Amino acid sequence: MSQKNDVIETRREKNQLLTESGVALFPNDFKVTHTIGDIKQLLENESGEIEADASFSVAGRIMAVNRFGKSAFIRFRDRSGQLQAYIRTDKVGEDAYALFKKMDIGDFAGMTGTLFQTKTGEWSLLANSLKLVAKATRPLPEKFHGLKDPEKRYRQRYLDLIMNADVRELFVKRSRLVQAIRMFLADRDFLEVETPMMQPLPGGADAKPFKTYHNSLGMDLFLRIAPELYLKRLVAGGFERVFEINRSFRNEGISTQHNPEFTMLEFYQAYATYEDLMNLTEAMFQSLALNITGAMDFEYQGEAIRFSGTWQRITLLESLEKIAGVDPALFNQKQELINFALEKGVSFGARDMDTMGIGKILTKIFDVLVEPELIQPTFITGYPVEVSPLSRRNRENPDLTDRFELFIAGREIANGFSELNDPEDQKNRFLNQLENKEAGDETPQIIDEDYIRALEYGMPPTAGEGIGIDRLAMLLTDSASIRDVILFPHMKPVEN
RNA sequence: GGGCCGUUAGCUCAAUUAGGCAGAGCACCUGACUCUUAAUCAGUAGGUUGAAGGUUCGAUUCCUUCACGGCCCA
Repeated sequence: MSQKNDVIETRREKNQLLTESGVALFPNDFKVTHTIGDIKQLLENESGEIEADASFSVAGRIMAVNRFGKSAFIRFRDRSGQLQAYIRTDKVGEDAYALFKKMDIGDFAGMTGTLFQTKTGEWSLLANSLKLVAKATRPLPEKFHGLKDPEKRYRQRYLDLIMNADVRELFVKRSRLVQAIRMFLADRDFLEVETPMMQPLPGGADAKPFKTYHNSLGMDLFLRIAPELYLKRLVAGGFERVFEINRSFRNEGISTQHNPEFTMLEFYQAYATYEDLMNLTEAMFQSLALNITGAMDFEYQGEAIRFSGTWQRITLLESLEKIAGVDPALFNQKQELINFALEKGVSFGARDMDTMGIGKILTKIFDVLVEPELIQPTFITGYPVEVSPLSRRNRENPDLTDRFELFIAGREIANGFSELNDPEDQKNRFLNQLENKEAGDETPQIIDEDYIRALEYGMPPTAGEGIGIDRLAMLLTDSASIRDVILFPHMKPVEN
């Protein structure tokens, strides 16, 4: 396990010496009076009037040291920023300076001192006392090139955060994004709730679940693939506006767009329709972009993305005709559709061609030929019932549903619809789904009867939506990979 | 699952033309230095070249398998 390393070995020996001479390596009695941010703010507001003897106790991680025999400059950092300190033997005393000489880059130091300006005019802390606050036994990566190896950055994110300021900044943005979503919805009277992540029946989406087992209940449980069915139970229960921001889990491939656990926002609003939600989504995304990127228009991976203005809304069929070049005459000709798709390079599994209905074929063609083209925010509406088992039927065309998906930068970002609240129709759709389920599937071949029962008690007309928070965070932080916006993306363990 | 690329000192990278003693910068260690900020100067040390096998007198380099990762595709 522990790899032999001279630097680490040297530091262990040093730790031993420090301990023997009575220095605590990990004390917890240093009291901080100011953060570096406090000091910077003070300097900005009243640098001319700082009292020469005003005392500041600051702690942080030492990031760089320049030694000059009996004095040294160090740069150290806390959560709010970085500051320079000047350590002089004649200020801190021989003993403290001797201790300081034994300290390393990466250690946490606590210093009390006054503020002064160096010859170059940089405000710095002149330490009157210095104390070791926490010892680092391992060396930090190099100060100039930092840590670049992506594998190490993902596996040891703490190192990534220590060394790469932009990474730290990115995750602050992600946190602010989630906070902003909460405020946006809370302002509109939505109630934040938490529903089961371990479910006896994984529902609300079409995906492979993770399976687990509860010992004392003696039953299988599944990590949820979506919170949808529980949130709608709550709408039936009288919480007319609810939302949840939390993890869902899908036991599928990992890629730059997929992590096995990912964060979803789902929200439900009674007496609203999918059209209301498109409006709401536009407003939400515009305010989020403004909040996080500072503008409604921004760049993603070299492409200009415009959140400002009204977003395009077109139906699935229109998009197939205009963007994929499908002749509308083919829309109800299954075999000719398949032929067209094959010609265009869309591939189907051999069995798929038999089991897929026209709705599935149309959406498959859409996925391959249209989706990548939708760079600017675009709502696609009018999804077939066949691929929308939880959506309300369109009044004019009962083969279609009142549903939209939102695409930005060639990716699906959101999915929303007027909810199906007719328990009988819902039950039949579940039954149809069951018939088409793959044999050998590990998911139970059972219908969520309690959800049907909830609908039978009556659920007000409602619209609901799910938004992939990781993908939204990618967009707003210009990240190419989902792993760059997840603190601890899943990786295979390495054997030593 | 497939294709391409990568894995060398704590970190960032060289060294593979056509196989011939594995190197640098920073970090570490020793010494000098009380205004540096990629500090400077002098010196020392640091390696199972991802793993296993093969070819060869000799492999970081060529071949095979495997592990992990990155990008692209499904």
